[in-house]
Amino acid sequence: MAMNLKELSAHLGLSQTTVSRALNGYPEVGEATRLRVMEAASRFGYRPSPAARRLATGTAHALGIVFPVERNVLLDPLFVEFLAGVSETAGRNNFDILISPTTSETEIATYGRLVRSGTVDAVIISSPAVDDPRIVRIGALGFPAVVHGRAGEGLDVVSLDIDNRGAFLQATRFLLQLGHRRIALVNGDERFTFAVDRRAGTLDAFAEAGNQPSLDLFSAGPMTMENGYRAARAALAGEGPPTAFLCGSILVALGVLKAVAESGLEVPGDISIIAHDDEMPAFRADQMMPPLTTTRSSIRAAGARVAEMALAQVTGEVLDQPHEVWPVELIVRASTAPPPVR
Amino acid sequence: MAMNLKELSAHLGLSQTTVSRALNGYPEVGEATRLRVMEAASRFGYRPSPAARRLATGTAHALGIVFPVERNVLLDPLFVEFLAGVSETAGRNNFDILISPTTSETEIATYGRLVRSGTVDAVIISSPAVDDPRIVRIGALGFPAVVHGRAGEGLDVVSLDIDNRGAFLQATRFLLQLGHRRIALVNGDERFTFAVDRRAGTLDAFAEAGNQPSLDLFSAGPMTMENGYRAARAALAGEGPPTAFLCGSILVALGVLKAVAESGLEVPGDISIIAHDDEMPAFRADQMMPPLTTTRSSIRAAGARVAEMALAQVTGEVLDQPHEVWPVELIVRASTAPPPVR
DNA sequence: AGCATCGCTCAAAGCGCTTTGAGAGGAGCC
DNA sequence: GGCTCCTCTCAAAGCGCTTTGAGCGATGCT
Repeated sequence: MAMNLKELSAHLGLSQTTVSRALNGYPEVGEATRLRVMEAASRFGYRPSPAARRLATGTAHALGIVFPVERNVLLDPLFVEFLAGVSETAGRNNFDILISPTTSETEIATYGRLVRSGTVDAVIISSPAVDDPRIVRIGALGFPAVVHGRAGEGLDVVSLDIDNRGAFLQATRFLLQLGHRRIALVNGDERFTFAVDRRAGTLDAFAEAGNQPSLDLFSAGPMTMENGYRAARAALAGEGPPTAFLCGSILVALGVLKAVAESGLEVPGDISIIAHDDEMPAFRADQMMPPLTTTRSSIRAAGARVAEMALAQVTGEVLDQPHEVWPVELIVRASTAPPPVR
Repeated sequence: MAMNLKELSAHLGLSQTTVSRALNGYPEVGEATRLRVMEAASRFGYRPSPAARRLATGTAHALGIVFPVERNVLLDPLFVEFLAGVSETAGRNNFDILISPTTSETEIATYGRLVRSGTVDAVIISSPAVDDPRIVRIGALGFPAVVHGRAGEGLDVVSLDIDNRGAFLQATRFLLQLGHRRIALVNGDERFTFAVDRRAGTLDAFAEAGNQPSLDLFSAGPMTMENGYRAARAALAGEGPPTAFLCGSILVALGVLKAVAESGLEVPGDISIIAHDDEMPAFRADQMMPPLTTTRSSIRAAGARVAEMALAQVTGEVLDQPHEVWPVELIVRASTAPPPVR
C-alpha cells in the first residue's frame, strides 16, 4: 500500500500536523520545512487518502451529476460533450465527478441521497424542466448547485444558460428578413426550459415584425434525426408547407434535410434551414451538405463554466453573476436563402 | 445534518456495534433486534456516511471509468449508451460511478491514481487499443478491472467483448453470397481492437469463399457520419467502385447513405449496405431509409454486464468466464440485395 | 532585564464507521 | 448443581486525515 501520513512524518522526524499543514499550504509552517516536506512527499509518492480527508473535513472533493438512465435519449451526444466540459475544469482542480444513475421517478431521491451523504460537494443539474422539482428541492436544501439551463425565477440556485430565446429570435428574424413567412419550428421537448425559450424567441421575432406565425408548423419532441425527419415530412406534406425550418439541433436538421431531399426539394433554393449548433465534434454544421446556417454555442464550454461555478460555491467564493446567460451567435452559411418566388 | 450511527444506537438503547451489524446483515444479531433496528433506521432516514465506511473498510463502493476528454470524438453517443448500461447495474447495487477526466498523455497516471487512492474498487476500461498500455498496467497492478473490448492475450484481466470478427465474417459472407465482390469496409480506427477484429472478420469471409478482397476499398477512421461520407465518396469516385459497404456504425452508414444518394445511386438496387448496430436509441437502424441490414449487439447490455463483472470481482466472486465474448446477430433488412447485373 | 509577541512545531482529539475480542446470560448436558 | 456451549450484545481500537489548543524558543519592545 501507499505510504500514509504517519509514516511520512516519521521519516521526516516531524509531526503529522506539520506535514499536513505543509502539504495543504497553511501559513504556519516555515518555508524551509515546507520544501523539505513537499520534496519527501513527492519522492515517496505520498497521496493523502481521499476517504480520510473526506471524513475529517466533511468535504468530498467531488461534483455530482445525476444521470437519468432512461431520459437520456433526448440528450445522448450532447451529454457527453457537456460532460467533457465539466471534466476539464473538475480535473484541473482535482475534483472527481460522480455520476449517479437514476430513473426519473427516483431522481429527486437520488439527489437527496447525494446531497445528504456528503459524497459530493456540489451538484450539477442539466436540462432542467419548467418548474423542475429537482431545482425546487435543491434550492430548499440550500445545497451548492449549478443548473445548466434556466432556473426558476424565485429560486436562488446558481445557473448558466445560453440565450436560447435570443438565439431563436435572431434566427427567425433573419428568416423573416429573407422573406420567409411560413416557418416551421422543430423544437426539443417543450417540458424543458430551453425548448420553451426557443419557441418564445421564435414568436418574439414574428411579433416584432408584425407577422403571424403558422403555429401548425410548430412541433416539439426528442431532438433526434428521426424526429426531425418525421416532423419535416409532416410539415411538407400538409397544405401550406413551410419555406424554412428552425431546428433544435444539428441532429434534427439532419433529419429535416433528408425529408426535404426526399420531397425533391432543394436547400436552400426551395427550403431554408437554420439549426442550433451545440458544437458536437461528431456533427459539424460546416461539414453538412450544404453547410448549415446555425445559432452556435459550445455546450462543452458551458460545461466547463458550470463546473467552475460549482467549484466557486464549494470554496465559498462569491459569484458576482449567479445567473449567467451566454449570448448566441448566428452563423450564416449556405442553408439559407430567400424563399422561392412563385 | 442527518443522523449518525451513534445517535441512532443511543435512541435504540443499543451499542453501535449491534446496530451496525444489524444493518449490514451480520448473523450475530437476533432477528427481533434486527427488525427493530431496520425500522428505526428507515424511520429516522439514517444513512451511513460513505466516507466513514470507506475509511473503515477500505472499500469505496464505487466503480471508476476513465473518461478520455479528447479522444471521445470517436465514441460520443456510444459512450453514453454504454455508461447507461454500467449505471443500471451499479445503481442497483448502490455503487457510485466515478468518471475521471483525463487526457491521453496522463491517462495511465489517472488510472494509477484512481487505483491507489482507493477512490474506486474496480476500474472499467473501454475501447482498448491493441496492446493497450492501460491494460498492461492494470494487469500488472493486479487491480480489479474489466475491459470492454478485447484484452491482450497473456494478461489476466477480465474482459467482455462482442464477437466483432464473427459479426463481420457473417456480414461479409452474406454479401459474398448475394454476389458482391467489390466490398468496401468503412472501419473504425484500427488502433482499436474492435476495428482490427472487424477487418479480420471481413478478410476471413473472403478467404473462406476463395475470393480476393479489394483492399483499396478498405478505410479506417473515426466512426462519424462525416467520415462515412468521405470514405464513401472516395470509394465511389475511384475506378472499380464497390457494390457494397460494410460500416462500423450506424453513424458511418448514415454518411455512406448520403454519399450514395448524391452519386445518384440507390440502396439496395445499386449499392448494398450493412452496418454494425450498437443499438443507440437515437439512431435506430430500422428507422433508416431504407431500414438497414445490421450486425446487432446492444452496447448498453454490454455496459450492464461489464459492471456486473466488476462488482463480482469486488465481492471476490469468481467468474466462471473471465473472458466473455458475445455473439452478434445478423439482422437482414432492406439495405441489402444482389449487386446490379451489367 | 522583563515582558509580550511571533514563528514554528507538537500531542491529542475528533470525523463516523467497522471489527476485534470479550462478556453476560440462557440453554443443554452430565 | 456445575459445566460447557451458544446467542446476543458491548466497549474499545482502529481507518488516515485535519484541526484545536498549547508549548517552546527566539525576537522585538520598553
